[in-house]
Amino acid sequence: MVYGLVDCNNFFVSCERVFRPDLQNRPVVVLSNNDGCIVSRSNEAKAMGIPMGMPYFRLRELDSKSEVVSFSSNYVLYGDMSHRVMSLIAESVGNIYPYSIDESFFVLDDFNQMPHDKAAELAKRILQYTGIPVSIGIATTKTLAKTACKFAKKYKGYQSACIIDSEEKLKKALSLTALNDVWGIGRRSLPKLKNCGITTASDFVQKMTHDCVRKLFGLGGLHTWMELQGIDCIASENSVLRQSICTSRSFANMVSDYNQLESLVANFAAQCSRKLRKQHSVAQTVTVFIMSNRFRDELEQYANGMSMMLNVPVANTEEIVSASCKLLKRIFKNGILYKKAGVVVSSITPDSAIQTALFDENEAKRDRNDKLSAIIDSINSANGHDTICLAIQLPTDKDSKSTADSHLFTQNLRREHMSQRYTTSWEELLLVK
DNA sequence: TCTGGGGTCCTAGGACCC
DNA sequence: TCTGGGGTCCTAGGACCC
Repeated sequence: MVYGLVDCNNFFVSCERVFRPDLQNRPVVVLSNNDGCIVSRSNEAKAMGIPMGMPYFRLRELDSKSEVVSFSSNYVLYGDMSHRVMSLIAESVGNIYPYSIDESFFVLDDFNQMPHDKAAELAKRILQYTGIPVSIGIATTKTLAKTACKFAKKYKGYQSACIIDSEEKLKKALSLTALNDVWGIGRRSLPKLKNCGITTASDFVQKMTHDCVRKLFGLGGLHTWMELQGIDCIASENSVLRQSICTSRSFANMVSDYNQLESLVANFAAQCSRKLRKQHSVAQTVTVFIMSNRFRDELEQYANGMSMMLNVPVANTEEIVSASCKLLKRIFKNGILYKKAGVVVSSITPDSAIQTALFDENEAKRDRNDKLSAIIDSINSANGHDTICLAIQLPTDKDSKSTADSHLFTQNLRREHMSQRYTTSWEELLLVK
């Protein structure tokens, strides 16, 4: 068995550039929610020394002449572009395992199934059809496919595809790979390895023993160590069911009012229940967490979260919102300026196999709630997000001018550099003169 | 002034059981 | 006074990923 990986280059930035060809060869960055941090950078921005995760205000200090073009994150656009790329990969190789919004593994029987010219051709086709540049790596394990992919990205000569298919190539690749470029070795492990005099993937494999790796880095570290030697041990999970679903946001403006926080939490809960229904599953545990602004030392700090086990696993909006509000009531503390809140649903199972409780007094009510959520979903999918929602989700602030169309979920969010939703909204299509 | 959001898996330790 | 041994399950926190 052989693994391949298709990884989109600087994905969010590349999505923006498809519709703004004038931004080729210029430093471009895409920001996280709230225009908080930099989460995607063009090569030109990387070359300027702008690090991943840098707060946006630092960039503005550094780049006073605004040489860098910034975008707020446009997830609707990125999601649609991702779908296009994934479809093209699926067309040319059968078994694909999407790993994240911008990368997908695929499985081959052997190296002959996709020699270098064929892989390079796939990368070229994806670029031609979608405008997104990608890199492809192929090797005997997923970790090595990742490594190969880095080489494909780094060196033009590879024509966007690198294959590690021999002992010599493997040896060379490992000795040229720095530890921080190894998939599975993170920031915390680097100092420990450095102390042992280990700086490359090759050192890691050769100088450390099985037991030593197991002891220092646990099972995860051991898997990485083995995969680097060509021993396949990371499973190809294609489980569509998420094991936990989280909806959380930081607020552009801090919130202290209970009712305002309650409607925000209700919106996060409603979003979680929507995601649950979308993947046809139900959850039995609901968690709510709230926190103050950890970067503001002069303010009183408070962070708390609490979980609740429901009698029966559910996916309807009413029950998940109501549980979330109860939890919020228990952890809410007066006089705190809250910066972030969120709802997590977990203990997830498919909705086809609901274990009903022996003494479920609310069965009839639950049935009604399930039907109501289904109807709300169908109305909203035909008429737009949040045409109908629970009253508690609406802002309580009397001065607020917001309508159902722009309520609190997106209201307390900063998005000053948003591009158009070119591919999914008739009103925002690209205009060509 | 301004510091993201959404996941997974593993591990250690506590509670509890016989 | 002396206070076993073996197991499971749950949870919080850590580390990692994109």
